[in-house]
Amino acid sequence: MGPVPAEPLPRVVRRRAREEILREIVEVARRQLATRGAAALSLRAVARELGMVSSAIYRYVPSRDDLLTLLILDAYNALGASVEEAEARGPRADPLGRWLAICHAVRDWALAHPHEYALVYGSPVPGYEAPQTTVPAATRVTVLLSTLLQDAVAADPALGSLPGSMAGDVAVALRPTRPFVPDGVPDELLLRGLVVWTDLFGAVSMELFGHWHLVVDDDPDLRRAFFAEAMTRKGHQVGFG
Amino acid sequence: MGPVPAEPLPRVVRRRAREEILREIVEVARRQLATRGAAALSLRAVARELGMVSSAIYRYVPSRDDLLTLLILDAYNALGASVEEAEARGPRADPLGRWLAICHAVRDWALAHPHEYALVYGSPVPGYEAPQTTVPAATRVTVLLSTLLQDAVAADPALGSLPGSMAGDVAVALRPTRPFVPDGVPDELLLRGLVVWTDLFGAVSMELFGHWHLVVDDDPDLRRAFFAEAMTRKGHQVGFG
DNA sequence: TCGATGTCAAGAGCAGTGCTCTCGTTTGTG
DNA sequence: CACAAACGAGAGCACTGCTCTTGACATCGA
Repeated sequence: MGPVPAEPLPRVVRRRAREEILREIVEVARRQLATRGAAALSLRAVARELGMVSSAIYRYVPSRDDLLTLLILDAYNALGASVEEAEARGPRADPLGRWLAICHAVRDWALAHPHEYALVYGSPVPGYEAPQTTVPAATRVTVLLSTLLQDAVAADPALGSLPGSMAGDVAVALRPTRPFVPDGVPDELLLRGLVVWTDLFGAVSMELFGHWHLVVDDDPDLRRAFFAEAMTRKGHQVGFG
Repeated sequence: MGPVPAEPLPRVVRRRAREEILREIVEVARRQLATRGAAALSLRAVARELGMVSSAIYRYVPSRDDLLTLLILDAYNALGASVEEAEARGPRADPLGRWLAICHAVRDWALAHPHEYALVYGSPVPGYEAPQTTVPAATRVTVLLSTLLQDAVAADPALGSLPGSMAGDVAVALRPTRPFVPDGVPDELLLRGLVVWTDLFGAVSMELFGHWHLVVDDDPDLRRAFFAEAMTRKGHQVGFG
């Protein structure tokens, strides 16, 4: 994302003012994103709303893309916090319940913040490459699922010794996740977890991006019921409950 | 999408020239979309490449959004044709094989045409409402899956009398699809089909939009193997094979 | 206290965008 | 041939991201 234009020496007062204004900029940008979408986010509009001139924004944000990166970080963290909180509410010894809590938390947050969700899980902005700094925020939900798998193994040792029926290269394919997943989770269970993780976000995306039109009834309660049914089955397929 | 600016009386020669130029416009736009993405699509750039002035474009396309709609139609049809062709290549009496052919055709097309795929299955452009005219093109893959379900029932009557274990409102939720799905397909099988349909596009989207980073190995063969494994399992879960 | 230094907002300006309107010219038809 | 529809060209509006320069101000060191 490139360094902030003029890296200030830590003169305390200036620095505080700087951070304060930067926070305001991100806040206004976040509101504009939430209401009119990412494509309609304009640095000039943000500047106007803050009563400054457009060029002044560039003292705080190097470019529009960098502002979007800040918003992406915000979105990942907001989603992650929301899901973590929902998952922590239920009893720990109920893997299926925790899985469903995660699913509904993701979906509820997405429905409540469609533009933010689209910014993160929709088409990547062209030419945009997410900087490494977003990784920790982006993986919060994944981490939650990882510990859920581990806890499920602890609760039901049979899950810890699942026979792996997959081809050898599939086990290789999911090796990048290994540093983040406890060793007690066998490949077979890890694969199941990754698949339903993909399914979860796939389902939310399909619904949010309008592909349930003429497929699943428009009624919010029915949509929730359909989603719940699908995710419950997926939970069973993993081995929860 | 609104009527074309000046609805021409069917003077034959003019009409042919009109259609010819319109086709050129869409073709150039499609190329620009494929190379630089939807956001970088510019009416002025299209006009430049065609050697006309920007305002002349508006004689053929009412607005940028309408041009995008034409491209969406193109994308749906290209994907649909590609998938139909791949599915028709294998033996009809092999539901699992046909399912996998569909899956890989969708994924292969998406990987080969990422920007077109993103235009259609990524975040919807803000404020954009897909006109009804896109429905037939958009549902080609879905129709394919629908007849696949029917054929699977014909081949294995047990699929035609699956006990429905879902809640009653779930059956109601998927009623909008009923006009397009043969009656021989029971609710339970229809539900399974819809779920894996969602899973399929979810998986492709997650991969294409960069969310397999640090999750599934970057190697193309490994990614294909992972995808194949996941989709094969889903085929079995539906009841194929 | 005074001056140097660094930080900042403001303004002008560039190149680009979608889109509209007008103004001649071309083209095909009755 | 005359007329009207269709068309290309151009100017122009309001907007965008971004850069550069200018002048004001605060902060710090001597």
